[in-house]
This record gives sequence, structure tokens and C-alpha cells, in this order.
Amino acid sequence: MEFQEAVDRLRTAGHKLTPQRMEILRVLMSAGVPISALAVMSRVKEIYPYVSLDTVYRNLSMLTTTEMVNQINLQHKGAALFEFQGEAHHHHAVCLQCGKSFCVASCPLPQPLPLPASDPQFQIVSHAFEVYGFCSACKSSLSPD
Amino acid sequence: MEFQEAVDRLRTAGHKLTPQRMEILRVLMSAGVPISALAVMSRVKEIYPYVSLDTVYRNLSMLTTTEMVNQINLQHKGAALFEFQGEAHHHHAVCLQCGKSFCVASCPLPQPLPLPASDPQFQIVSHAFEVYGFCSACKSSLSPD
DNA sequence: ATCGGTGCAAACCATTTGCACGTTA
DNA sequence: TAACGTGCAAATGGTTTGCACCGAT
Repeated sequence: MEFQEAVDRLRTAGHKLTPQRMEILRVLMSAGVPISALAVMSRVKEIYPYVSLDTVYRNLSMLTTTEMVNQINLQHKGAALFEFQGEAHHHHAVCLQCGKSFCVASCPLPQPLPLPASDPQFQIVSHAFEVYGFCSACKSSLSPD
Repeated sequence: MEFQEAVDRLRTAGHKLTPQRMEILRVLMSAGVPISALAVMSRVKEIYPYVSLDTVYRNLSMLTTTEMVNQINLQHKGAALFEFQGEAHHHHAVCLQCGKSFCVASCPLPQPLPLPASDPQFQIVSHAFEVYGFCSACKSSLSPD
């Protein structure tokens, strides 16, 4: 998605286009990997030294609701990570050592998703899937047990 | 798993068998549904009025490491939920309205799990999967939109 | 001019930790 | 009696909120 398209979507949804918000969006779009709210803030601060962390959180939350951003790192030890929702629905592998996350191409889950046996009328809205382990960099630096 | 078997496993692993710990285990085994640390505490308090929440947390964490207990509710809004790891590996559906969770029989994920494209050497240790939506009870009480 | 957005500081809240004492093995 | 476990209280740390001001529309 182009930056302009993202901005239009925000405008259409009735959100104001403040400098901080634009920069937060730009940071997320160019990050490439999921980053924490703190990381977003420090990058935005390069341009707007006075952004506050709460503004970042408010925007991340708004962008997540608008489905322009994904929040990941579910098993959260530490902070949540956020990434711009590029194109396709996908999931992540999170390194238990360094905390970095890696995209897992496509969604491996069967469609339709399985329903709970005790409540077959359960109405599924969304799902979460994450893989945990050690990335190749951390694997080689860990003592071979 | 029988209570006695669980106790033996703890003993074998070198953990002491304190009254609080035994009661926490019993509460988890008889809960039937995943419950929060706070809920565990209040049930244990019926027997040992002086248990502290931190003891509950310490034990839950130990039991989770020992793989006798599962921690769920990943997308945590609110507290994590814990359940005794009965028999098979399985996942949960969590109601976005009332917070209750329902077992999803068996694991729908393909084996082997997909590896991240950007790090094919990633060593998978575990995975998390959860379904979110509305349970039948909450569905019927929500205004039809 | 209006109402949403922002910054600041303080609140929140689940969870964790330091410490001294108690208890299991 | 030597660890380990517990209770208490305080700290932690990510996230949220109240409030007054500011700025986009």
C-alpha cells in the first residue's frame, strides 16, 4: 500500500492528519520488521522531538482498529510489536532470545477454522497464531546443550 | 491425569509439596475451565485464607514451566488464564465479550509448522494459536447489527 | 469555531522481586 | 539444617487516562 493511499483511508475514516500521526505512519511503513511502541517513538522523535509515548500508543491503537496495523508478540514478555499491514494476512515467528520477529508466509490454518466442541455456535471473528523459537543468529550464539 | 500422579511428578522434579502448592494444583485440576491467577487465589483462600497472590503466580509459573499447566489468553486484555494440562495438546477460543474460553479439540496446525521465509534455520520451540469471537450466549445478548 | 489530537503527569494493573521468616525434606 | 517456599510490601513496566491546551478542518 502506498503512503498516499493510507493517508486517504485515514481521512475518509474521519481522522485528522497531524504531523505526528503522519510520521508514525511513515515509520511503520518503512520499518520492514515489527517494532515496539518505544521504537516507533524514538524514530518519530528524530523528526518531532516532542512526541510523547502516549500519542504513539493512541495512534497505534487507532491504526490497529482501522486494520492498517497488526499488533503482534502475543505471548508478551516485554512490549507488543506493531507492523504496517502490508498486503496479505500472515503470521510471525518470534525469537525467544532476541525478541525479533519473522514473517511466516501465508496463513497455515485450515479454513474454516475449527469451532469449540462445547459451543458449536461460537462466532469466530479473528484468530492469532505465532511460532516461538530461536532465530539462526541466536541459535549459534547459545551454548550447545 | 490423577492428582497423585501430578504430585509424584512434582516430587520427582525436586519440588517441595507445600499445602498451598497442593491446593493450587487441586484447584486447577478441578476448575474445568481456564481461570485467572486471581480466581485461583480466591479459591485457594477458602482453604488457606493467607495465601498470597505472588505465591499463586510463582506456582503457576513453575507449573507452566513443568508443562503441567497451560497459560492462555494471549491477546491479553486483562489477566492471563491458566488451565491444568489434561491430556492432549489443544487450543482455545476466547469470547471477546465475556472472556470465557472454550477448548478447540486438537491442534489444527499442519506438521511441520511453516518456517519464516527470511530465516529458514529458525528453530521452532513452540507455537500459540487462539480463536477470538463471540460465544453463543454473548452472541444472543448482543444487539443484532 | 469545533472537536479531535497532543503532551504531561499520574494512574493502572497484572505480574515480579527483595527480604526476612517459616517449613519441607 | 539447608534449601526451597511463603507472605508482605514495594517495585516494575507496558499501557491507559484525566486534563488543559493546541491545531487541523
